[in-house]
Amino acid sequence: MNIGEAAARTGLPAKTIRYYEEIRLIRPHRAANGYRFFSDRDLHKLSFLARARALGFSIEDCRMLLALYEDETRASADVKRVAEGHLRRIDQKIADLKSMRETLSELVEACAGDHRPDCPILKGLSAEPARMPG
Amino acid sequence: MNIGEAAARTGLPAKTIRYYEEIRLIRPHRAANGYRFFSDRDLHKLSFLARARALGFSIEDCRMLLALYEDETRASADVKRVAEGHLRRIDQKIADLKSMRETLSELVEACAGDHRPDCPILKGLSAEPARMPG
DNA sequence: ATGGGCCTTCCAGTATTGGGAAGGTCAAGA
DNA sequence: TCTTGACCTTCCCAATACTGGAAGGCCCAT
Repeated sequence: MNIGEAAARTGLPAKTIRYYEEIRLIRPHRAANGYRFFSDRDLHKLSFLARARALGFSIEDCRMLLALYEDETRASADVKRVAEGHLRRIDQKIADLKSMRETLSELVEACAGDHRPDCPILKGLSAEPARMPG
Repeated sequence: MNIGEAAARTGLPAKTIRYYEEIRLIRPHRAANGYRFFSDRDLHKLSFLARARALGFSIEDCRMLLALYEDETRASADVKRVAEGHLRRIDQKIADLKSMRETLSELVEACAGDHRPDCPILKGLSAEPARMPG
């Protein structure tokens, strides 16, 4: 199939599929007219990539996972290691965002949000960060 | 003070400070030799930027917040609106990450992580996403 | 004069696309 | 057969928010 159909079937934009070829995640064949030709196997790989990306894996993680996926002699431990590393990064990001959220929501709640210029949010951003006593 | 001292005092890399000048977030004066010269006011603005960035505000949000910071006649409602918008984006990101985390941790827990090739993680990435019954 | 540590500008790269221009190909209809 | 429109191609630029490095100027101390 051509790239348009591959895009429709995987949900990936054609642009993204071309990019994945450029960085050698996939290597579709070419028809005589120069059009990319995607086999069912290519389609499976694209779907795999779409799902891995949706779970937030980086392109390089995806490259590793795809290689493991295609290696019948892989050890599941190798896959698990990649996934656990990603899980830790996700947890770190969640923790960072929660910390930001907490600080920011305190400032937002303290702000009257009216016509007056006095604003705890701006005060909080311009002051030294509050430190826990002790 | 020169850029090195401004960097040391704000915790921002000199490169980042130059970038902030390039995109016109700050406009330090220049000494006769061409070196940037940072006033205390510039330093306050840099610290403000550092804190806003640490809370995850985008550069464009920072530009807006800085303008409000410098506008004595601002309405706190305008500041609050920017902050609330950011808070919503943070909540959305947290929700997305939690959703990823949940799916991924299920796969990781199901994976033996040994020398055998059988791997629920790869299966999960290659299969249609599970759908709730109903 | 020399050396080291500042400072300057400019160029290029990161990761992952998205947008769009300029042009080739194909299938269907008049 | 010609045209139209939907595909497809490559190439270049934009975005975010920096980060690295090269080449060279400035300043101070020895």
